[in-house]
Amino acid sequence: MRILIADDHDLLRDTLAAFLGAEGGIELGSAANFDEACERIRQDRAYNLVLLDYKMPGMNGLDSLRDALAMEDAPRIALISGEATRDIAEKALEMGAAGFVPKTLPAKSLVNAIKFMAMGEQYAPIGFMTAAEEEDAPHPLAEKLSPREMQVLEGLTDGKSNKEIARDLGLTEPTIKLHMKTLYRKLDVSNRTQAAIAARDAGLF
Amino acid sequence: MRILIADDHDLLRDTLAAFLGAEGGIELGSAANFDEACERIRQDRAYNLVLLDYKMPGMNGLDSLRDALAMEDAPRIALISGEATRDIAEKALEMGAAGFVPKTLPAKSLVNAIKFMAMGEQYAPIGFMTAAEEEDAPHPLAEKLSPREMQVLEGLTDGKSNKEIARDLGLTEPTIKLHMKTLYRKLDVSNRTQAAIAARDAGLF
DNA sequence: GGCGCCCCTATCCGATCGCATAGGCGCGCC
DNA sequence: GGCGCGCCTATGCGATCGGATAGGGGCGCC
Repeated sequence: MRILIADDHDLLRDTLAAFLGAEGGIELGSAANFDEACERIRQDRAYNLVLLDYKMPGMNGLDSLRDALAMEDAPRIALISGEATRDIAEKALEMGAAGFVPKTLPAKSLVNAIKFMAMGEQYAPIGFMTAAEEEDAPHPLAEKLSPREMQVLEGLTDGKSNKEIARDLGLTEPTIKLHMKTLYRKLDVSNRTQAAIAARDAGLF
Repeated sequence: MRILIADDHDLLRDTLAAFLGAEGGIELGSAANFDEACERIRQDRAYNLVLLDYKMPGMNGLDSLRDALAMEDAPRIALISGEATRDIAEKALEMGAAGFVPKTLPAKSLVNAIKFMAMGEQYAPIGFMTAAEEEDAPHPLAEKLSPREMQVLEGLTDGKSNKEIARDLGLTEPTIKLHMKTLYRKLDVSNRTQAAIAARDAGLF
């Protein structure tokens, strides 16, 4: 079983070499940057699995992954990363990656995952993929809205009329209309229904 | 490595026995129903992994899984199923199962997954978990709405005006208004914004 | 002191909404 | 046949919305 690991951290390469070497029957190649990895792949097409660090010299995120996967006779390629998000992992898998491995994994699990992928399977850590669907984004919208606008938007998503919102907030109707206009501009929509949907999509309320 | 497989289909047990046996170093126990599986687990606590069929005699879905996991000195237990949904798989994993294996998997992948889990990892098929977030629920709302009403509702959730919806569907505005009124009644709401939110909450569009 | 931003109020107007009322056609069911 | 229901159209009207325009007060910042 031949595996290529491309990571600019010597420590990681050494650790993996030690663990995988102990398993026996595994031949490990290494590269310290993206270009070097590509070169090795081109020279030796017999790799069962290639591990690409998501952040290393020459590596341009998912674009580089796509490039690597597009090489002719491309081997199975997995991402390994210390900080990438669930979203990136999912995109990588959709793109055809053999898997996604966070560096937070215990060494033993990491080795198991690598062997699993080298056998032709697709791997991703369960907890990483299912948990934390959203809510990790700090609500890009919420930051742009003033407190009042948030209150008005909340009333809007409840399906209240301007008059009702005004009454609930102790304001007059024209004021609510003003906030509405501002909200439409900030949310880039043109009516209250679209605004309500946009708020919902952003995970608000 | 000792593995117990509990499934009432002899074929599956025989197939797995053949494949796993070919790997070497694997000792396979079997059970044809839930009670028998529990008994074997109690008699022999040395199993690295137990595979429970989601549907077999004595097996009461996730409740039985919970019971099995609650046994003292319980082994690692995974679900295997031919028809269970993503939702069930996720619940099983949250419950502490070692994994979830659909019977639709190729034999080789199935064997790999079993070995992976027996090594202490948690497994679930990637595609099965990420894809098909919803759409499996029969949409209690959708059943109550006529085709036309669904089309109108879709336009509504896009934030379109009655006039726009009418144009898109090749109808006149009064007709759209009529459908709106019917929609409000069926959705138990009183304006279009509430209707849009209700549709979103129901998982529509 | 200007400037920008948030917050509030007000008036006017055209477009739209929500609703009631009215009619017609087609289909399936008892 | 009568009945319900889905589907389409039409008219009218009050309420509401969306937008423009025009104020004023407060606050922080350069």
